[in-house]
Amino acid sequence: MTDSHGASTLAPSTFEQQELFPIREVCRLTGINPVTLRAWERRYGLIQPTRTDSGHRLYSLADIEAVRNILAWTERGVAVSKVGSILERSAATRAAGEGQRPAAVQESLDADRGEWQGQLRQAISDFDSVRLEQLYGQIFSTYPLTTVFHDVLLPVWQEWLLRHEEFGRTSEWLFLDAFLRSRVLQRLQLGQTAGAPVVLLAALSAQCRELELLVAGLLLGSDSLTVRVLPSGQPLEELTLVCEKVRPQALVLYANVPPSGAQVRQLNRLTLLLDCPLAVAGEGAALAEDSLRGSPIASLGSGGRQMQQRLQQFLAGRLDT
DNA sequence: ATTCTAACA
DNA sequence: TGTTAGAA
Repeated sequence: MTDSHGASTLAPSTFEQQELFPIREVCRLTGINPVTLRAWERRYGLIQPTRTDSGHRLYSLADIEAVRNILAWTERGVAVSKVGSILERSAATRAAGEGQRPAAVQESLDADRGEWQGQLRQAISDFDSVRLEQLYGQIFSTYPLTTVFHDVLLPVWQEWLLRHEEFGRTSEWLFLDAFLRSRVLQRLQLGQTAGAPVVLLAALSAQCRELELLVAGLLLGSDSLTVRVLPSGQPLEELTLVCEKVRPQALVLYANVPPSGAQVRQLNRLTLLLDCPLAVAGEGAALAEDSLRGSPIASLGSGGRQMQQRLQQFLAGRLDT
């Protein structure tokens, strides 16, 4: 790699900084108790910071990102003891699925997205709905749908979700969440085409935030397909009744987190009662794919493109997983 | 001042 | 499972 000519006077953020932080800094940045952080390391080996000569922990930027990742899962109701294997597998699939892209290209993509995200943060902390609206439109005109949400909008949204407990942040988060929900809902309704086959989408986990479900519905849909999203909180037991009325081509359940064994058994019972095929989608579905193999439940995986593609295969003929 | 272990709730 | 107490 030739060095990108360094006009970097103030922003060395492009290159991986080997900067190391003491535990109190990590805790200040993540809002987690230092003792808890040490407990995670001791009991689950989730992070392994380097030590100084005197034995003090030194955390890298990657370690801090890992902590944020862990928090993202615990926030969704996943037990800390189970996060380790999840992180392992998601890292493995990421490494396998991500064909090597030129580092320079990837870097400039990251920088662009970071720029948009910075402007979004500014608009949010200003409660500037006009600006937010503007940015939303501009982002939509520069990126494809899946990129808009997975790489630009949702990371910012999730970031706020983690800082939810901080003093002034709740109002900001509500502002962003309400804005995005209304916008996605609007787009979802625009995508409803009369006469097109209908797919029902509902949340599998009660912990699932409404926005995630709506976005999944948006990414799942296409011009030849109408996705109807049931409100989060929809009881699984009553889905048979809803399907009898709506008569969808398929029922898709959005799994935010890997389904528990009890949930899988419940889903298997559900397939017997339904008159339409059943599939699961989302990050949790992707992580549980192995355990769903050989069951009547199809996994659509995660990520916009993959989910949409697999759903169409699923509806057309068979999806061998 | 910071870490570790072990007991506690 | 996260927090506290006491020794190093």
